[in-house]
Formats: sequence, structure tokens, C-alpha cells
Amino acid sequence: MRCTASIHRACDTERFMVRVRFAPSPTGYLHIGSARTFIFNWLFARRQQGTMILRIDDTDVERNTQASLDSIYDGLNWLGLGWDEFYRQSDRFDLYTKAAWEVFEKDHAYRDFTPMNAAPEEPASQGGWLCNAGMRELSREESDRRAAAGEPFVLRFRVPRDPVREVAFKDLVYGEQSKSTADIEDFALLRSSGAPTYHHASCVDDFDLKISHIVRGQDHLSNTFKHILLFEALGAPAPEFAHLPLLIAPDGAKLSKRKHGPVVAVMTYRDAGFLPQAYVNFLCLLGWNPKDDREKMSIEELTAAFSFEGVNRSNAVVNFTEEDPIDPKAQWLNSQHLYAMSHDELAALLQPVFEKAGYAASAEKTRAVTPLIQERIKTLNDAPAVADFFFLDQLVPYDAAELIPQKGDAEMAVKVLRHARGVLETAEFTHAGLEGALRTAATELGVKAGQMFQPIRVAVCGRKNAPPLFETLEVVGREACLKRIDQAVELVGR
RNA sequence: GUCCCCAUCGUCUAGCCCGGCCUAGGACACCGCCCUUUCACGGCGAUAACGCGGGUUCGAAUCCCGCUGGGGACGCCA
Repeated sequence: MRCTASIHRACDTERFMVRVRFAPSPTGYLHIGSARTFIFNWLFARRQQGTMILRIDDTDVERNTQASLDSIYDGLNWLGLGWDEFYRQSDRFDLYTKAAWEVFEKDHAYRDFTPMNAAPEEPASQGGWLCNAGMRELSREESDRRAAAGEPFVLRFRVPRDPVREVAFKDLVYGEQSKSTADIEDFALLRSSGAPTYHHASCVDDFDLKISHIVRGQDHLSNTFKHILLFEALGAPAPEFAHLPLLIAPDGAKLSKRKHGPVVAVMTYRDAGFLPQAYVNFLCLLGWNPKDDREKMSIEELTAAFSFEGVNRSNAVVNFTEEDPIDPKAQWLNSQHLYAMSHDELAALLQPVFEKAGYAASAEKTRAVTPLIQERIKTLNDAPAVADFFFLDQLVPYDAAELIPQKGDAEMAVKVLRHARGVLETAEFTHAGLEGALRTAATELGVKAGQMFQPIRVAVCGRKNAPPLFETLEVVGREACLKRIDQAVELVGR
């Protein structure tokens, strides 16, 4: 790491090394809010030339599943950003246990023998729950005796309230934060099973892994005071904190699978034909902005522009409805990334999409079709419907009325089509050749260009809206064009 | 209930920290026009917001207080 003279502190590499982590718990698929948290961590790490760590917070053995872990990997892999180091908390339980008992020995924690299902005298929902009656004051002798007798307990952190004091820190996004220990409850470190809780394992790991910045959702903002107390008890310097505003649904509620369905899953967007870089771009713009007018940004541009100064403090709504589950802005951004791709790159992505739709899409054919549809699709999945006539042997049936030109009739359609057929039999099958021949033909017939082109377009494409005519004819090929025109003549002539 | 956080167009946001350049800027979506062989792309334009009430000030979207609204935390979940 670079050490400049302007830094007056000792040039301590470890001290300045940025290390961030994304710590999902494998209890579901990758949520878009989690994905955004991952992205912001990643961007910050790259920007600071730091280290991105993926840590699986699987301390709750009951709720973790392999399927969930797999789907989180799938989501992360699709995003394509990667990470530098990997840890799994279930591999590190010894570390947490040892740390917990050290905290206990320093009298910053105590055994709480309250039975797991005991109804609290004063439910937390009524306010003011700080600890279970009597447990905090248990003598060490009695505590040891009851433990030795095999009575189950949870190891609970002793929040310093004698005297009460303020816990404060400066959040990189939310600014100065403080809270009285009179409002912080004694949280658990170890469960009665001996397994660590999230708060404990997380802090021990953040210390052990030398995490420099904790970047996470704002739902952890009030937990941070507990964590700071724990870091103190652990003898660990607290890292920097940056909390991110939450992603919420149009109804104002936190996004949830149960209530909002697949829109909360990252994979939904892959399956909808999104480009990962476009989706990353979209997620970044939810709660962050580059302080200029840019919207469509590449990963490199995002990395170069990222800072916590640009992060908002208010929650962002993901705009979707039941009819249209995709945020329109996400779609637009996706189209912008799509239009910016090279034909070769796009064609490579489109080929499997065509194949999946059942088209015989060779690499060459797909490459020829790609420039014609690039600006006509918003997602990769739009492509088959837009390009069907390039691949289908038999056009999807259409109404004969479509063949009739503006201010014309069936007779004109037949006339135009018959004439066009003759022209196409001999014309040079290139954009220029076709355009010249067909424009001349229109003049000869005494019809407007549009009246000439539209019946041909419908005959060849099976619909009125299609890519530019001459390039389209060229790609479809002479043989297929003639065949389709014959069929059209028959259709409209009946 | 207790504590914490937030509040600019329908949505994402700029502006707020360092009051005046804000008759509040950009983008998406919607509508209209232009370009054009259709569609699309692109261009142009229109509609649309400082939650409310008090202060402070010559002057407030910007500072202060209150209210209201929304979100979060309060688990042997993370």
C-alpha cells in the first residue's frame, strides 16, 4: 500500500488496509437488498484497493440449508463481481466459544439460567426489557454451581449500566450516533446449546479477520451500539461503520418473499433476461448517486465514482406492481447497457436464448440478426419474439388485412406483392441492391414507398412492426422471401 | 410500549452540511411533437415535488423546535 508523506500517523499497512465483508446467512435465496449490500462492499473494496471477504454467517444450525447456500452462490456468481477471501462461521465455533468465555472471565458476561420458553414478566413489546430478573446479579459461586449441576443457560453480555453511559460512533453514512446503555439490553453471546449468536460470532470474526469497515443494512444501525460494547469487552478496536438505507416495496414495507414474491430474488432478474452489469448499475442507483448526471455506468465507472458520501439516508422504493414486476428504470438501464454492447458480444448472449426458444440459431445467423434487433429489445428475453421470423420455417399466422397498404386495398396488395416477387427473384440481395430495386419498382407501379414496403414487410415478417426492411430481407434470404410472398399473395387473394 | 433512523415530482434522485445563483435541476414512466418505409433508437416539449405548523433571518427546500407520516431495532434469527 502506498505511504505518502501527508499521512502523519505511522505508516502501518494493516491499519490502512481496507477489508470489508459481506456476511449472508444461508436461510433463503439472495435477496436484492443483500445483493446491493454486497455490491457496495465490493465497490468500496475495489475503490480503496482493499480486500473483499465473503463470510457465511451460519451460526443458526437449525435454519441453514445447503440449498440456500447454493442459491446465494448462484446469485453472487451471476453478479460476476467475485471476492478475495472466504470464511464460514460454522468452521470457526471454537474461536467464538473461547472468546465468549474470556468475556465472561472479565465479568462482561454472565450466565442466564432463565428457561428458554419462560414468558418474560414484562414482554419486550411493552418496552424496557433489559435483562431477566435476578440473573445479572447471580454470584459467581452460585452461577458455577448451577452450571456444574447441568442446568442450561445462555451466556449474556453485561451491558455496563453502573453508571449508565453513552455509546457513540460516527457512521460514514448516518453521521454521529449515540445511545444510552440504559436503552441497550443484555444480549446473548452463547445459546444454551453452546453455539454462538449472530452478534457474538460477527464481532469476534470482524476482529479476527481485521475488518476495517462494516458496510451493512440500516436494520443493523441500532445493533451497532451492542457491537461496539462487545468490541470493547473483546479488547478490539471498533471498525468503521457505514449503514445503507433499506430497499422497500411500493407499499412502504420491507421487501419480503412472503409478501412480495419473486421480485425480491436476484435470480428473478437473471431469468428475466437482465445483464448482470445493468442490474448492478440499477441497484447502485437505489440509495447512491455519483453526484453528477450519470445514470448508465459500467462497473469500472461505478468503482471509480463510489464513496459513502454519495449514499442517501432515506429508504428507496423498488418500483414494481403485480402486473409488471420489473422496475421500469431497471429495464431502461438494461436496455442502455444492451445498446452499448458490441454486436459480437450481444450475439454470444443471444444465441443460447434463441436456442432455448427452439430456434435453429447458428452463430452466423445469430450474428447477422443481432444488429437488427439490438435496439428493439429491453431484455435478452425479448429477443425471440422480436426475431422469430428470422428463424421460423413457417411464419406464425397473421391476418390478411395486415397486408393491405395505407390508402390501398387488397388489389393493390396483390399487385405490389406480385411485382416485388419478380424484382426479388433477380435483385442483388444486399441492402443497397434491394433498396434500389424496390424503390424503382414503387415508382413503376405508381405507389408510395410505404405502400410498396409495408406489404412486403408483413409478408416476410408476418407482422407490421419489424426491423428495417432491406437488411431484414437480406438476412432472411431470397428463397424464404419468395416463398413467403407467394403465401401472402395467396392469403390476400382469397 | 422503549430506543434509533428517515422525510424534494408516481418512482430513483440533485440541491441541504457552508441559507440568497431554486420562478427547485436530471432520469425513468406517462402524454404530445420531430426524425422515419413500420417498429425501435434518437431529438424536442408538456404534466408533475420541497409533508404540516411554528420559529431564526432582510431572505429557508436549505438552520432550530414541535407535529404528522414512514421505516428499523428491541430473540437462545441474522
